[in-house]
Amino acid sequence: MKLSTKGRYAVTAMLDLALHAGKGPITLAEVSGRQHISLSYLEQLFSRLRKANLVDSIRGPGGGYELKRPATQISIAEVVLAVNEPITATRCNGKGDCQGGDVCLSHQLWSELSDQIYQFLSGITLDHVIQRDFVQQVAERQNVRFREEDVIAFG
Amino acid sequence: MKLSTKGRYAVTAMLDLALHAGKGPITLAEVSGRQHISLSYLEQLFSRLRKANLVDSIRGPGGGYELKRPATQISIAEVVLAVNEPITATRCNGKGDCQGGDVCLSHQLWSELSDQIYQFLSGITLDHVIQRDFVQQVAERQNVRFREEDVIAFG
DNA sequence: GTAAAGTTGACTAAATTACTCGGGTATGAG
DNA sequence: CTCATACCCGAGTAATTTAGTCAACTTTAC
Repeated sequence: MKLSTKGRYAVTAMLDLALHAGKGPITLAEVSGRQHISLSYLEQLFSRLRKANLVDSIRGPGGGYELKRPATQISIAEVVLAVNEPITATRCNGKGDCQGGDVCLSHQLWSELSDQIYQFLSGITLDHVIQRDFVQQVAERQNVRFREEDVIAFG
Repeated sequence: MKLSTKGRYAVTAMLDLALHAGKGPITLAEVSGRQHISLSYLEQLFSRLRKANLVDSIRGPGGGYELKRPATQISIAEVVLAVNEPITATRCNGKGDCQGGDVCLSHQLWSELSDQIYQFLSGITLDHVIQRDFVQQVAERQNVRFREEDVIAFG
């Protein structure tokens, strides 16, 4: 699972669509104006989002984009995956030059951890985010004891 | 929260230290050999990890690095944060050129989501990962209903 | 003293990100 | 019909990050 500003742009744009759903197609020009993302860059991102079946495009005047599925059925994980090339998990990827045991173990461990992150982001939908009670929902699901000391500046 | 190959390298290296804890300092040369990460790159990463108080360094012959705290008390989030510059959350970061409401809302939503991801990774320690029952633990914590369809190729 | 290790900083190649430009193509409004 | 509006697409590119090299230096065990 890769998380960078690119994924953030994509999620932000999808949230914009979700926030303005039901009012007909949204043009990228509108999204660009509202979210301060360059139009051409949005075009690239939406090309991926369309190929991933996350949005429908309507061409011509009055056209634009809209969510292909309800916001309740699009996860953050899907959006991030759509725009990011996956991280290649290992260097010795199936080449079998992984002697020594330790190496492959570390790779395996990372892979399992990566699975968990993916599962986590799969459980959060665009709707969860715009409803914003997702904070409580996720906290409940996790039974997380919130440790203040852990919360330092991060992006 | 930023997740990239850089974070993966750092976590992998820390897992290597955790796996070989209790046998005295580990040299970066060993880690480099086992995990196939260049020595010089490891030096850069460990410079950050040391400044973040995640590892202790022992100089001179017989020296190396070891975890500053037990693996049960170092979270994945800490390791990732130590080596990554945080994603700047907004473009209009406090500059107040965020008129229109929608803009700031999207930024706010992303910020809250980012919080959740951070919280999630704060709940997973190096020890969880090397014990590998973290998969079950996390699943229990989340009460996640595992949807097969969601699990497609990712990195 | 000397060799083993960490420490630091400057430098660089490759990859990714973020963006521009210049054309297309479909289509609804007039 | 036609034309403006919007998506579509590919080439190119500057900035940034990633990943790594290199060289000099410090500390310390032997």
